[in-house]
Amino acid sequence: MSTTSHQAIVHHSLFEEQDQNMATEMGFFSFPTNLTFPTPPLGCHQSSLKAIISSMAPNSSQPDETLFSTTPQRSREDLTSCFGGAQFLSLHRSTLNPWALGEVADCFSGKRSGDDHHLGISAIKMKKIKGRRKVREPRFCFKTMSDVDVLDDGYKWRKYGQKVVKNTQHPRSYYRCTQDNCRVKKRVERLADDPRMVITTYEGRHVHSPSNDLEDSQSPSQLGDFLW
DNA sequence: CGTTTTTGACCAGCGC
DNA sequence: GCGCTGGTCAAAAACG
Repeated sequence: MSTTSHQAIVHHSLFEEQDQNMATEMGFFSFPTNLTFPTPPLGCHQSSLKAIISSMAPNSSQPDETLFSTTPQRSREDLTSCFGGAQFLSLHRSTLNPWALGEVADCFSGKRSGDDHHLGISAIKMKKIKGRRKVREPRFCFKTMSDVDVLDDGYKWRKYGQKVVKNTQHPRSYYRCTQDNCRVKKRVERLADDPRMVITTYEGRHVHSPSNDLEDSQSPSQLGDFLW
């Protein structure tokens, strides 16, 4: 591959303090902040990324609210192994799917002050969002230190827009899954404070398996595990 | 020549 | 109502 350097993934979490116990009970999980990959063997990052996404993917029959939940077969141990034995921390997940404009950027921008830095979004903003904005497709995002903007997650994407967002010098790119009838989108942007960090946000659920790897298509029996 | 990317225009949501 | 902003559209350009 190229000279990409993938060093870390930080999972974005979306909880108000009072939501966390509930999230824990429901079996959601998150990654520790500042989690660093071990020295990656060839393709380690990309396969890990796929594992993360796949592990987060619920069975297609499950409701949106369980997007981040693990299945019994795909527990946090699976993810732990992806990260060379790193332990996962607290369970963070909003059940209300309140993502909306700008939260991701705010989450990662470091603009927030005070003691909620391990939460993905400020509680204040969450409260403003709740009950006001329409429910959107399930989303999750993560931050990766990478030279390349678009990470290989096993799916094919087509860029449909690019926008310079306020207070950032790097444009945000908008991608759609190229698969017919699949409405999954993702946004890719670089962190204003640290341009080495790429923020990738997925929205929606794939209705198909990853398409660009032979090994994926060669194991149709596992296909259901990859559905979003 | 088909597919993908670029990019300005347009639209909708939100705050004031 | 108005202006700002983010998200999407779509025509043109670029690419393979």
